[in-house]
Amino acid sequence: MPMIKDHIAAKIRDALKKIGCEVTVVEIEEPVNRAFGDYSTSVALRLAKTIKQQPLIIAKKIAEEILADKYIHKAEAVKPGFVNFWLTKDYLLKQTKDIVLKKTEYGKTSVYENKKILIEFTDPNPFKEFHIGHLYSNTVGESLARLYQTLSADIKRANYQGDVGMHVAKSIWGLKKQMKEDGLSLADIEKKELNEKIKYLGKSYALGATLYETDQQAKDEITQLNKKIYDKNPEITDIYEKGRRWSLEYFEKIYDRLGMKAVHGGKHFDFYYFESLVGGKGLDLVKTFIPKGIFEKSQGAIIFPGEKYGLHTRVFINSLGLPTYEAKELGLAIKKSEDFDYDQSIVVTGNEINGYFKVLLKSLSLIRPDLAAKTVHIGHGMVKLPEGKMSSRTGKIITGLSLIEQTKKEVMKIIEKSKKIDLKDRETIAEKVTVGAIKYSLLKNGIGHDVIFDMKETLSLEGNSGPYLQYTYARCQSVLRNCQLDYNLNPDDIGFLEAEEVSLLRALAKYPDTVCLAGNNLSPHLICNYLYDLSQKFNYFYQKLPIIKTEKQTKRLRLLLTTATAQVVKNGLFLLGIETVDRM
RNA sequence: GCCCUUGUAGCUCAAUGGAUAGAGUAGCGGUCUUCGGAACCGUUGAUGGGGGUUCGAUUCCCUCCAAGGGCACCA
Repeated sequence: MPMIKDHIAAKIRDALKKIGCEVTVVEIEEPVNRAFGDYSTSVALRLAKTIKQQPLIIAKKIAEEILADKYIHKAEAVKPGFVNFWLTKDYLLKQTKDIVLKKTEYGKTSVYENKKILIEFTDPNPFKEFHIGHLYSNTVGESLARLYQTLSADIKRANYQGDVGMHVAKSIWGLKKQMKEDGLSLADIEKKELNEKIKYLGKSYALGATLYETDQQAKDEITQLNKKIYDKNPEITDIYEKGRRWSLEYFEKIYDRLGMKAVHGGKHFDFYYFESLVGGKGLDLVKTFIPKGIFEKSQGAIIFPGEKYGLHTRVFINSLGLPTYEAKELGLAIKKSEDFDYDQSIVVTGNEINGYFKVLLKSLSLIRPDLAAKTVHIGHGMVKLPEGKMSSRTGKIITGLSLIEQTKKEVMKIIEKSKKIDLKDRETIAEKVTVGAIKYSLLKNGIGHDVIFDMKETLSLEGNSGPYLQYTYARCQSVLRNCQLDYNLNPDDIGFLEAEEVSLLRALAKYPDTVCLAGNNLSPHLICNYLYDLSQKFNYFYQKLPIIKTEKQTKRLRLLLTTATAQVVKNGLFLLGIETVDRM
């Protein structure tokens, strides 16, 4: 069955053709108000001027045409020139049965078949904390990856990490100073728990970063240290390698908790890129394009004169001859294309570097126009605390792990009261609900805007939240636990449908369209909106109508609705990177 | 100063240029001898100001006001 919207759009094109109007795109809307049908279209209004006819007359002709379709049971032309139409009970039931048969496959389409897409996200830096900004990037990136996979794209995940650069110099400098003050050796720290090591690193970074700004001698030493790191000076090899390893191990543990699937050997991304490896490539690349006039020397540095293109100038190679983030990123772009012959390369980062990325893409378009054309940058909002922006320099941050632990505490409080859960299952359930609560609170808003991270809001497990959806699923499971579902439901046996049943049927049928829309617009929050709406409808239905204690045919239908709802909630939550639980 | 983004209910957010601007939360009032109350129902409450384009504007354009981010060797 073609997607119903496309199917009806084709019918409308036919109708328009008959009155001598050829159009390629017909927009089908989903009216919020139920009185305006399952779907509606305003093409008549849009075209009235061009074809010089009364909109209502065009609308009537369209309505006549689609009414003839077997999936439509009512179509009407109204007021200024809208056409509203309703799907048949037959279609809705067929679609719902389809959900139960296809299970996790329901919602999959071939929109991006044979498309290779590389998506870079998370990008935490070794030697620095993994804070809730990284958690956000990871959540968004993973969700987009899953969305595209559901649309049949060949997806590879990439993680780009800054293992060289000023922040590393600041950290190592701070680490050395800190160890000296505490009278600890590197071996002493190595003995600590991973979490403790990471905390120590975080403190070291804060120390280095603060003194870099306030102490000239520290600043000079850090700058020198930065050079040593690039040069792989043996003096610092040991401390560098250890610190880097601690961080990377720690990051993998977080990905695991967040529910990313391990791809190989405990690693969760297909490609890991390090600044230390792409830096040289970027450096060479920039140098070869100086003679061609793309980059220029200025005040001892190599810059890209962005003003020429209505942007701003940025330094690509600093006066010490080291590549800045900009040059490294150019090297990265080339490296990615060598590793994976992608059709599209998506880069997910914080939106504070939107301006910088424009400059970068401009420079890339002059060097490798083919790659620049295939690259999309998504700047997600910054995660802010109610008090303002986070800063790992001042230590005013919420780490990913502390957020998880704090949320989990709240979840546990509720679970401990529940008599439905065995003691041994508490831990796993709490973990899944916790991750669900956090991810959902990050994804339910549009990607571009900043997220004011209110702990109280995230910890709230009621209303429009991840746990609400997980609860809906568990509730369905509870009903279904001891009931056999009978698939042989004949539409003719279903007489009168209750309003609550109809609204559920309609909502269920809209899932595949929603997935496409969310994928095309890079908008996981559309999935959130949809799932919340579906769950509300189910819970209302549940409240009003008995499912099990009712006569045979009705029970069949209601069990089908319950099964289908559970399946769609599960499939949708998967797209958000959230797992379901049978009991909670 | 220049560039970008954002102003919707007390707060946090929705609304492919469509019809009566939706939710959550907070407040107030209800639902429970029923399949899971992390639930359900009702109620109070909003498009920053001013122009313009359009049959129709929260959405597009201009302007003013306000907030945030970026603007040369950090990422």
